[in-house]
Amino acid sequence: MTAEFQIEPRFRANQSGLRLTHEALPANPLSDLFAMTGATLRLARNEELYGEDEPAEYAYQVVSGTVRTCRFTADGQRQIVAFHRKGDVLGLGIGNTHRFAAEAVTDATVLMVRRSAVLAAAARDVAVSRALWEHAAAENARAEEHSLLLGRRSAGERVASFLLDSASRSEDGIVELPMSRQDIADYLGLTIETISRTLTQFERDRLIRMQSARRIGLASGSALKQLARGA
Amino acid sequence: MTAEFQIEPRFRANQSGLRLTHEALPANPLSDLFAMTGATLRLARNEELYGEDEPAEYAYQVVSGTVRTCRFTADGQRQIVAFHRKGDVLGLGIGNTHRFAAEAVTDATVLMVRRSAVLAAAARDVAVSRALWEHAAAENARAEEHSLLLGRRSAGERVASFLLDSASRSEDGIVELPMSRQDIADYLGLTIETISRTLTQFERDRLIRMQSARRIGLASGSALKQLARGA
DNA sequence: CGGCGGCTTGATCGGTCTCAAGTACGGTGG
DNA sequence: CCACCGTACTTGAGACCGATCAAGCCGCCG
Repeated sequence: MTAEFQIEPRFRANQSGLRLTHEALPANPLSDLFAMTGATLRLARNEELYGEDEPAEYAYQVVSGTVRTCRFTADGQRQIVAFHRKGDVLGLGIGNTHRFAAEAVTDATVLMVRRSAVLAAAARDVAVSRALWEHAAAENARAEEHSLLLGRRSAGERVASFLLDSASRSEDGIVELPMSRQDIADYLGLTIETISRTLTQFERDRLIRMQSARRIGLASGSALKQLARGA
Repeated sequence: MTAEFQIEPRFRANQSGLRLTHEALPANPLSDLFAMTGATLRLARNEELYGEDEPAEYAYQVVSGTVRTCRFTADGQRQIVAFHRKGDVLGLGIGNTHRFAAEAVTDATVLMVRRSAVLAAAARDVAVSRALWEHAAAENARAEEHSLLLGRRSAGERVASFLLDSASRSEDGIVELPMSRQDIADYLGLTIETISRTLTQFERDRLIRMQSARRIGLASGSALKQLARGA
């Protein structure tokens, strides 16, 4: 929640440059740009990466941890637009200001690159330009699916979808949730109590097994899928 | 924190240029491509332009009328993702199939161009490539605003936002709605009855004046804006 | 002028929110 | 290692908003 984040001391080129050895990020021109020219920035849990309507000088790629983009409404409610995980790029819209705030859900590490550098690279290199388009189109698809999820679907359907989406990133059937119930609620357009009750109900119905609040085993993926589809 | 989302996102990319006149479509490489190489296609009201999961061979630009993109859920509910009006381009996502169906809300005319031709032009010409990115980014902004609208906002807030968004396309304070109440309901994640009741309430509160069901005068734009923000 | 689709209005129901306690957990210091 | 604390999560009771079910009404086009 700090107002200003300090870029100066950490803002030196990441000259390790080549590949993070373990678990490489998918190779594409955009990721390459970050890997080669990005400066590393560390964020503490709940620290703000940038604020809403702030001039958009940099774009970011998540290296570790989870980042949320969100907006606050007049009446103080928070709505979460998206969660960004390893490899995800954020801050790359059109317009000169960020349309949402970005905050660290957990301690996180991101790479930062000047947006002008990205645009310059795109103007020079069609491959970068295409990667930029693909990134925007993928973001768009994600946003559209999210808006479909919020339009007239029950709490059960939303939570089931969320769990399945989270599960799609893990190998086994165990979902690690880096975010709080409040984060989930603000993402799904529900309240914290409803999230909690719905998960409890899922457990009663043997659809999931909660090893802890943030560690959930999917006992019946197919039943969840059915639920998510609005059966 | 001003009513940023009332600015029609696709107009942003156009702000450098002149004001849209009644006739002219915004001048940009993508529109040029449609204007020069597009074939004209006429659609009757409710006619399908393409279906969900259909191979995506063409992209389209609306010349006249209104087109909706939508999806049908397992339980038969329809959810409308977006309304597309004159100048809007649809069918240009990544992936080989259309992720939604597209149908004519009113009788409509569209231009169609092969997606492969668009991609080829983008690979050749950086200006086209950039236009493609800007289109995707603008669509993304629109989708994100839509998902924010659907997350935990009251019926009044949703309808007020919808009216203001519609009004942003007309000079005077008169909104012409090309779509039915059912269309609006499926777009806002509400029922047809709730739309109707909310509009009636707005009229009672002297926020709007319904000249007919599809022709609505905004009597107090500022009060509506306040409502839309979640006052 | 008659019929039909689209819109409005009314009564009731149900799901989710709200308010209010309780409980488990992770972290910290003794 | 344990006691403590604060935060996060769960659970309960009741209220409220929008959905549902059910008529009516309007306007449009034949």
